[in-house]
Amino acid sequence: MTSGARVRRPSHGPGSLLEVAVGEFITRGYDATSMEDLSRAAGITKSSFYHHFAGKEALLRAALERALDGLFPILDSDAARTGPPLARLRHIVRGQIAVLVAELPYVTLLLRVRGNTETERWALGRRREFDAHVAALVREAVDAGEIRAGVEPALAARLLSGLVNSVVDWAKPGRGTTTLADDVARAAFEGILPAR
Amino acid sequence: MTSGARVRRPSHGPGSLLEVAVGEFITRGYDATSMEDLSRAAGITKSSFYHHFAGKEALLRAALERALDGLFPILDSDAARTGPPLARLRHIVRGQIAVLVAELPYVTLLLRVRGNTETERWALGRRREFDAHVAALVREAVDAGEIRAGVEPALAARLLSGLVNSVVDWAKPGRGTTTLADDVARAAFEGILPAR
DNA sequence: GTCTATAAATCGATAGAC
DNA sequence: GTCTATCGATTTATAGAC
Repeated sequence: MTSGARVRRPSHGPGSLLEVAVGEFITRGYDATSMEDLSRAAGITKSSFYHHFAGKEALLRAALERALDGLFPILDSDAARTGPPLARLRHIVRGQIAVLVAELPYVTLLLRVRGNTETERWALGRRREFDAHVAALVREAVDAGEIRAGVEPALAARLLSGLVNSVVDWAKPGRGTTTLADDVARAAFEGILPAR
Repeated sequence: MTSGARVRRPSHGPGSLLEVAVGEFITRGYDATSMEDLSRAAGITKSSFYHHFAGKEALLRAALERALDGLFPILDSDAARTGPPLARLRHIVRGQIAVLVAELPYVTLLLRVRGNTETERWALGRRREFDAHVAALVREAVDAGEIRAGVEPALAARLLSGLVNSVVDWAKPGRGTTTLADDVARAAFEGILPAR
């Protein structure tokens, strides 16, 4: 410690501040979190925080971009573009779980966005793109006869997204992701509570 | 119209105001909605709104109570307390979907609560009670050998809640509830996308 | 039961010194 | 890159007339 040392964390880059901010956004909710809250959590003043980010919405945008940049590449992989629709869906679901756990706070924030600001509407639009891609694939699988009769594609797609996304509500970062992805995929395709 | 008539809706009771408020809470988010927003949506002034409700949090509490008063009786019905665990679970899931659709805005609000205020923490606690009851029943079903081998009870319970609750994100009020309850229950127990 | 007016606190954001 | 100080708008809530 040199002279003039202060009670403060090692030193913040923009990435570190974003991490702190997203953590606060998740525990308090985006709207309920003030810039004062954020700067206190980061150990600097409000003004210093504004030196690194243009404002509250800029922080939200950066976080949402990170989540979307994790999710969309899943759709571009070979395993998601070639082969039988059902196998492609299984790969996408597993990929979603992996990204969801790896980028947990960012994806959590993305899934809570409601569309109040332009940034939020943009993120919502991107989410709908992703879901529409999955929904189209579900319809393909049903049309190809890979799915048992009586399954309504639109409903199945919504329930599938709901099931996968609900994992953010209890997932812990850095656990056995592969096992979790397997288990969730099995639950989606064979039932959460399959009878013997 | 008598003399002095104003451009205003028919006349509000507390129930009507709660309905308006919950609608605003859902579209804008609770924290992002101001008392000014609420009174404008109701067609009265802020002061008039305070005449009917002590404040913003009192509105939230009334809404959350309504949601919980719809959900908990599901657990008390005969069909939820007697018979094989798996059949009881099926009945509860169907009941959840029915209440969820019948009380859509109130349940939606309940599922978005994060625990910022005392009211929110109370509602979260009640939610956990409900989920714990379901989780215990899932474990019973697994222990009784009603479920195919390899299903982890704690995970299955979480995924089941996630699947059911995700319905609020796209459900429309006043549709064919029975059919929806059937479809969601089948997806939960036999798979969202069961292979042929 | 509704209104106008306003208090008291907090909000996001900026100016400018060091 | 951090700070103190502050602006202007907005927020929850109340006082008091009609």
